[in-house]
Amino acid sequence: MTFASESMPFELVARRLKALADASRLSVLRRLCAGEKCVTELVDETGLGQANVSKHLRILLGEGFVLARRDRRNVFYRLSNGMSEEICAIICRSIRENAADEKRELARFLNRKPARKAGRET
Amino acid sequence: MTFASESMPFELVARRLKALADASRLSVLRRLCAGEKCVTELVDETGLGQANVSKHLRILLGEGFVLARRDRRNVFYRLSNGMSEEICAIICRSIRENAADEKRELARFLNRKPARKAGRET
DNA sequence: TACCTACATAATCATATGGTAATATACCGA
DNA sequence: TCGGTATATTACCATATGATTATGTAGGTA
Repeated sequence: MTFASESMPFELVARRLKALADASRLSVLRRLCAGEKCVTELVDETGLGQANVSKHLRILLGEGFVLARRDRRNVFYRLSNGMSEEICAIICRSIRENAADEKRELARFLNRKPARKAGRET
Repeated sequence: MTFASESMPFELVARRLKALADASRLSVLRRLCAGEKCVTELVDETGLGQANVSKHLRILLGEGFVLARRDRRNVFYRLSNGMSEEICAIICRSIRENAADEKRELARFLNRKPARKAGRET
């Protein structure tokens, strides 16, 4: 029942994943982990342009990663749930594991006797 | 420690997420849930072009979602771990929840007395 | 060797995406 | 109402991405 399925088109899942798959948006989400923030704060903290931040927030809002509320002149955004954090945690873990794997491979390579003819060296 | 962080650049996380954020690649991964498959099988089952499938597989391989092994003329691909399934499960759940929310909203809207002046209707 | 199968790669094209500058809009205080 | 602040939207551009066709290449077989 994981992945997309009959009643859950791949397009829909892909669209939601795409909304998360951008460095700028991850950066925004990261700041929101610290709690609710208005657009100007996010602009200052991320260093991204204001129009840019607004556009990213709209995408995140549209895909349900954040919620917004207006307070006087400001619009405050916050994480709608733990979804984005959960996913990023999985990704980060997998990246670390891969790095560990490669490190092990390298160590194994370096530890073995020098090949009789230097092997490949690309 | 979730999300990207000092030692885990957003670009890296985004890149891995992007590899997952495509309907065709999700479709391929879905077939691989049933077990190892060679390229031709994936082409037949997904209906995608052969060159297309090869390219998608390379991306998935590069980001660690699948592993490959050669057997005679065929190259068999398989899921490298549960990562993609885990992530998709989270996304699917969130989509279902959102749908449920919207259904509830609609019901609430339909159940209340008709507004005195028809409200807005965009 | 010649040929076939399975897969990968390159070249190309149309479209999608992200960034920015300019502009519009909403809200608010003087 | 005027002006300023906060945010959203538009128009535009450069680049990235996905699909396809054609071609390359490795492996197997007659």
